[in-house]
Amino acid sequence: MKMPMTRAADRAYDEIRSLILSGDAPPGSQLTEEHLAEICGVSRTPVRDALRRLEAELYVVRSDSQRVFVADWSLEEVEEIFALRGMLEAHAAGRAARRLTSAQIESLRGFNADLRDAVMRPAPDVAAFLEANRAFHNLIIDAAQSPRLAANLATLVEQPIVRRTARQYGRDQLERSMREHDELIQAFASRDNGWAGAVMTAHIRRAYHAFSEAAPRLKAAE
Amino acid sequence: MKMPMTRAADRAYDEIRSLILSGDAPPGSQLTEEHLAEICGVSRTPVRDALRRLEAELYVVRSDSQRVFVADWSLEEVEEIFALRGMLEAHAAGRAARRLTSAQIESLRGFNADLRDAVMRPAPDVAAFLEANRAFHNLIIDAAQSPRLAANLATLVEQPIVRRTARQYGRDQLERSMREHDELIQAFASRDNGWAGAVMTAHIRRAYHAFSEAAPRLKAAE
DNA sequence: TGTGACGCTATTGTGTACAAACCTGCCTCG
DNA sequence: CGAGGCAGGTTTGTACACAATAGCGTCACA
Repeated sequence: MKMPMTRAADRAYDEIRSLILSGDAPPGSQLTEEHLAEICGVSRTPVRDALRRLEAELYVVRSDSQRVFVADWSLEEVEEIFALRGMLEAHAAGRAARRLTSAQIESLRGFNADLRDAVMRPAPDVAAFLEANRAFHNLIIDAAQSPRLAANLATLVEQPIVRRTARQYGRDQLERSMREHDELIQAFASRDNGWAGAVMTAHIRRAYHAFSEAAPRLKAAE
Repeated sequence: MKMPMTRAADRAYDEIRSLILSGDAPPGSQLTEEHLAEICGVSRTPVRDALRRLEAELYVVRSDSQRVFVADWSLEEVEEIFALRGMLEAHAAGRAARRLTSAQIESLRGFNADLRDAVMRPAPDVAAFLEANRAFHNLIIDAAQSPRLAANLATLVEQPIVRRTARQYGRDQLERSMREHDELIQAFASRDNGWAGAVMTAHIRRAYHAFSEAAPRLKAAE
């Protein structure tokens, strides 16, 4: 039995990405190839590779001349991201409604059960909620069977600031997400692509408003 | 006066990209780093860089293990690309309607004049048409002032197969494009973002149908 | 004291060497 | 005659050395 032996470039990608998502590398901070190479225990070459990918996904930006910084998104940009996500993910939901197998729909039910577990405990487990939510949305994107759509959405789904903000959500918001997922599953089960798309549009839009209410509280807490 | 001195990686990117767009590197053919390095007159390092970018934009795909091939798109994928472009570019047009300066609207008129020149000559100049069309659409995307939207559209706008198919278009199709651009300009001038978005949706959708009629003729000609 | 030039340092860009992985064709053995 | 495996060549992955460039502080001079 041999370990899958990931490439150094992939390990560097995962490592740097989680530095950004966790907030250890705060927005606006500079990332130098050498420093990252040291952290990841590899040479600069695979780090360069990883940074190119992270740049394409807009996790990092390059200054006018080639220095790399962690992306720092304004609230306006987050609004735009939600608008794009709404369009693309509604499209994905419509396609998925025509393509999901019944086994996949069963999986969606499973993810939503996990989500319920995370929400219903005395103190909601936000990390578990986010994980189940991620699995739910990714399965839909996958079922849409459009590599290009998936590539575009990949740059939109994981937003550090939204992730951090989610810890501020009240139980009511989390429960609403859960109910909206239930309705999506109904739309999928009846193969109604128009319904699925509309519910997804509303779901993302509502998520945006939850975010924009919570974000100022987060700012204030800093 | 010193030349801007582009980086080798950028030159390699442009070179490889035009190999793909021109058809010199046909869909499905393998691209090896060493061969490309030779063609571009640089070492493998900047070629790797360029290939990463082209991969992110889906001009090339990587096989299960890391060999690079020119992407070969099915007609279904092209349909999906037009669907995504329609959504995103309509969104861009809506944003642009609220942001275009009058100088920019004047530029759009200029591009459409170029387009008219290209169409109205005895034998329509398709290359000039495509160039003016590209400039027109890019200005709108730029005016939308959304880097993320621009990044997503960048992977959708230049499609080798569509480019080749355009040579099959009749004068009527080219004239319709021109008239639709005129209507877009009207919508922009009146700052009506709903109108602009709707016209753009129709424009892209009509372009898809022009493509899907011409594509079989292209296939037959091979 | 303000400003511009200079040089130092930090950082990225490129070339090259070598290692690892992979594909291919052939050869052996059942 | 087919399957498996074992070279050998091809291609990509990684490290490292050195070159080029941008940012920054300092110092001289007006």
